[in-house]
Amino acid sequence: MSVPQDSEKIKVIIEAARKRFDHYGLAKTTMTEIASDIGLSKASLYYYFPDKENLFIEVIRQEMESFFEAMNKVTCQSLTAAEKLRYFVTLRFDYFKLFLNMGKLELPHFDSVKPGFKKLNDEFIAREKKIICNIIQAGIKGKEFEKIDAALHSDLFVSLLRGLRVMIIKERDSFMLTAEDYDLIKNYQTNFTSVYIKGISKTKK
Amino acid sequence: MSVPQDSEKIKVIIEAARKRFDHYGLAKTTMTEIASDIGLSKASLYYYFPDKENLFIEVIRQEMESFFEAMNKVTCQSLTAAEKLRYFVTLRFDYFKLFLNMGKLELPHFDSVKPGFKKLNDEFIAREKKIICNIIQAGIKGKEFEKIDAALHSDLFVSLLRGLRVMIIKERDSFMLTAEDYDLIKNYQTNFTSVYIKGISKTKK
DNA sequence: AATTTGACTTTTTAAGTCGAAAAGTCAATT
DNA sequence: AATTGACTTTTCGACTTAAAAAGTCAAATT
Repeated sequence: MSVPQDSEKIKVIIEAARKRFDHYGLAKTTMTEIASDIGLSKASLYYYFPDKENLFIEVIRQEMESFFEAMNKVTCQSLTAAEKLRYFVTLRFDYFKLFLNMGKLELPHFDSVKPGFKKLNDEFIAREKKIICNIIQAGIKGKEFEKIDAALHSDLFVSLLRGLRVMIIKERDSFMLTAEDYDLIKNYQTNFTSVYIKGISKTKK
Repeated sequence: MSVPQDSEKIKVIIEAARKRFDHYGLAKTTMTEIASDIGLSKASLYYYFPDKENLFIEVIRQEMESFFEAMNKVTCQSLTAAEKLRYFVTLRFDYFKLFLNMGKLELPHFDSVKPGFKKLNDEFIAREKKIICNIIQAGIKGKEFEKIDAALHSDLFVSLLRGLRVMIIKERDSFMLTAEDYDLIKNYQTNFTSVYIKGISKTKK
């Protein structure tokens, strides 16, 4: 039948796929490999997923959901807007380090190949912006930030954050990041966030 | 002889090459076309330039020099550090709009092909950072900015500025920018600069 | 009925070939 | 010194091909 019931098996497949995609990337992972990792035949995979692209998308989507779930918990807490912004950046960094596939979408021209990936990436960006926008709006309301255009600044903030990462990756000619690279990105992102927060904060007195 | 004297002719060649490269790009411009544009044979071009790559590099180098010359004039003027930063961003924007070849280096994976281009781009970035670093240092000395790490913040500022442009270009699927795109980039860059300046400025009282 | 699979077809891609066009060279000429 | 026609070499897109991977499905298994 076209609608499989065994949701437990789906989780197993996604987890196996995630490991392969993490390690070898989309192109260098075959459906046969994923299948045999969990003692299934390739044909069985196609019983649960329409194609390889959708399996990959599902892997990323789960990584995304996991991130936004953690982020939403934070937004509910009673923190200052500045603290929430900082938390967002730190959490985002940690998740990108952990979930490599999610980060791949960010690379230039990766998402332009398949429309499904672009859509997913756009969705991710939109959700990021929404969260940032809410934090900024709360910051304005709470007299913490200046009366700025929250929509514009959330766009700007997210674009800067993403661009910063891309620029640093571009500087390394290799596409694989070392521990030092991660430290550098973290350091830059943290400094950037501090400057940005101060830049939109109300000046005392 | 291996060292041509006619520096006037070299200028003519570079100008002809610049027009072709501006309009058609590196790949779609042939040496024969450049030569015939100025009534020369292709072989003559090779009398003045060792190869196509070096001619292209020379075109960009001239655009670069033109930009840094204009920029240096500004740094000598008696302006606040904040004004100089703003001026830098505006001038940079104008030059990138005018000198398209210079901007091409910035595109991801353009410089990775030929080592000569990467070298040129790295040099450009280094000079940008030097200028920004000097401005920030002056700003600190003049009690205008906080006592921040000038080297770190010049790296950060330039990376953010470059990343922002790349991110906006990435959003458009086409690689050719419209007038609206330019306005958007300008708007974002201006807002970013304002936030950054405020973010590193001394808080009153 | 839900799930699985071997055997199948179709699509993708890497590798190799080929020819035209462009890059690049050089001896002879002005 | 500067220029060029005639030349060789290199590059690159188009095409071919074969292997591998994607994707399908009727039949078998649970």
